[in-house]
Amino acid sequence: MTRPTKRPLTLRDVSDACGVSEMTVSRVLRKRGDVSQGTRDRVLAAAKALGYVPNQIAGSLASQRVNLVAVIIPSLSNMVFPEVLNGVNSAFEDTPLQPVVGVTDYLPEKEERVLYEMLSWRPSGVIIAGLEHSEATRAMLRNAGIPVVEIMDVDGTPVDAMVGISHRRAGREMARAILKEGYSKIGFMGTKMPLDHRARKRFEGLTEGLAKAGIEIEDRDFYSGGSALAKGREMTQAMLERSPDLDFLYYSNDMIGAGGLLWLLDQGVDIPGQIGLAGFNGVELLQGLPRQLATMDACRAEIGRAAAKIILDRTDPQGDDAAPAHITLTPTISPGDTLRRSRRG
Amino acid sequence: MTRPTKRPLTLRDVSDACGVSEMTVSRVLRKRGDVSQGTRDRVLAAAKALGYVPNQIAGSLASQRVNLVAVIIPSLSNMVFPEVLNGVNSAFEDTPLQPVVGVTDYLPEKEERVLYEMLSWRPSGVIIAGLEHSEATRAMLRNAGIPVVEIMDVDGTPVDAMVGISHRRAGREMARAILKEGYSKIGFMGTKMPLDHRARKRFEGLTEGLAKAGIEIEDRDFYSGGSALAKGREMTQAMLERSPDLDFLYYSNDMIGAGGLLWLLDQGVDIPGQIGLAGFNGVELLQGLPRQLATMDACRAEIGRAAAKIILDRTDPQGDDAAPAHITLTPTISPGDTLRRSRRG
DNA sequence: ATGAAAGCGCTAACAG
DNA sequence: CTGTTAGCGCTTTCAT
Repeated sequence: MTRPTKRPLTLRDVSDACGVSEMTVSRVLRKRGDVSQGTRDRVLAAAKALGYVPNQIAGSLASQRVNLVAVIIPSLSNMVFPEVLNGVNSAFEDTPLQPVVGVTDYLPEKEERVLYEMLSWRPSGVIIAGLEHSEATRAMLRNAGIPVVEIMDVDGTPVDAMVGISHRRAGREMARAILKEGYSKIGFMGTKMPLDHRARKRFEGLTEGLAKAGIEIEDRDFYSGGSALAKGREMTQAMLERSPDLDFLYYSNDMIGAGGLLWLLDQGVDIPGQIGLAGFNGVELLQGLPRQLATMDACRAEIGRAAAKIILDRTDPQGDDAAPAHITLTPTISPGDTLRRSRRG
Repeated sequence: MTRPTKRPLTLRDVSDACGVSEMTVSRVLRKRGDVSQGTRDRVLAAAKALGYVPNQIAGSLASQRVNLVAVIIPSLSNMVFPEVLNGVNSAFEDTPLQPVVGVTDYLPEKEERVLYEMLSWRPSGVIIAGLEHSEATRAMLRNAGIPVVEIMDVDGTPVDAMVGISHRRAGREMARAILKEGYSKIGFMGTKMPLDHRARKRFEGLTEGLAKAGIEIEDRDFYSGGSALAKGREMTQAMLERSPDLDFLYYSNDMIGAGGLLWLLDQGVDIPGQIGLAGFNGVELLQGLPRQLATMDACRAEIGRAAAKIILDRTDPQGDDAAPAHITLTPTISPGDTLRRSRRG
């Protein structure tokens, strides 16, 4: 039975307990090298009986290899990033690699601190959200000597590898879709986050796309804090009171879009006839709303999986001579029920 | 400037670069012991110029101290656990301790594996969701020789410390509130998760509470997978077709409750007159719905903060002689607009 | 198939 | 205030 010890057990303890050298115990526990079945069994039995847990700190120092991969994201409150993490997790399942998550709160200085902390554990790779980083952060990434995958966005120049979608293009495509359906008085609502570069790029893409047709955003508003759903309601109401002639509302995320949708339905507004709506992200949540909000999938889990695969490929065999992978995923518009003024089903 | 090296830099490199012993460099970098201002400056300058990042693997092995705290939770897809993590993060802000997250997918064997992996990094403490664990897991927790805080639930016996709410009591109190408002034909909907012990305890508490008034659940249903909001709609419709005389629906989480609420409003059902509703969790989301769903706060961020504080208290000074903390938080019912048949505002 | 020796990069403990 | 010495617990490498 496992008798509690103040000092954590070492290989030595197991070695003593079963009369086999530390080296052999180590080999058994790591399933490396040839060990006779009998010895193996005795070692395993002793280790289990004692409740021995190997010390990876010592192991990693000795072997100069660490099975950790740093994953650095802006937030956990968003549902977007947990989904990316699920993608990463699923790709690392059944591999020796393990993700370790750091959160930056969209703050460049915090990103710097978090990266420094993680690099001090000498991980085997880094997966980090976004392409915009402080110069110090970029320097650390460059000099770390490990694979680095920047994710979510491809509008920019990565330090090494990159996997994501073009948010600027997403905005442009949404503009095209909106115009194609005959809407022309467009309002925009989003988060007030100067540091959310991806939301900014979608907005820029939208205005670009509209500009090509000689159209400008008629109204816009930005919020911060609070329940996104509630904010969507409030902002939609405020905007329509201010600009009653709007015929389309583009939201920078599905949550506020859903809030707007619910409010408009309450008001008895004809959607998508009188007003069309679209959000961004393809959150699962939307499937339970009375109308399906038009949206665009951000390929979140897929991005996580692809990033993890890149790290695996670069880590596992010898093939890290390949050019850094640059993977652009293509999000698709789901028109749902809120973006089809011209042709109804 | 940081010139990329294949081999990561060591203290030795910094020592060479500034003509100071490794030991002194180490002291400067850790801000430990007295070092003259001049030396300090030279060391810092050299370290920055080289882009040196300390190796915590070596540091932790030498000092026998690791600034990591293992946080083990069932899922990231739930919004409940990210909120707990935010609580943990906030309490560790400005301390040397750092959370490292592991996800179990509600699987006991995976919990065991994840815990083993994390213990092999010799963390300074463990925060783990739930009180139900395999015997092997409990043994590891007992023998780890570090503070262990089991969180979310207090209906059971912890290995060491514990912070949470009584889900059984939450269910009972909801029963009382429901009965007090005059409802009597009660239906229940929840997740089909034999391993979600907290949802199970809420259900048991509810049936207990109703039983005291001689009342039994009239109908119940369980789902798995899919969008919770959509499931809430479907299940509510199905249940009311099956049991049209129900006058109250209790949902095991707010998401399916919100789905049910939206469906009932679509149908023009009088809420809470004809049918009352309640969920569980107090998710921020609800604040944007057309009616406020009655719910009960699970104190998620607070639980995370309190757990982190316990680890800090036990780690920081000498005071780990105190009895293990057992903290029971008290969730409060928010009746919202869906649980007040008798007295309207 | 097993063991012995050396050392991973850092810090505790002690000298000066 | 600064330097020296000896490990931390494991794995690598080389013997046997």
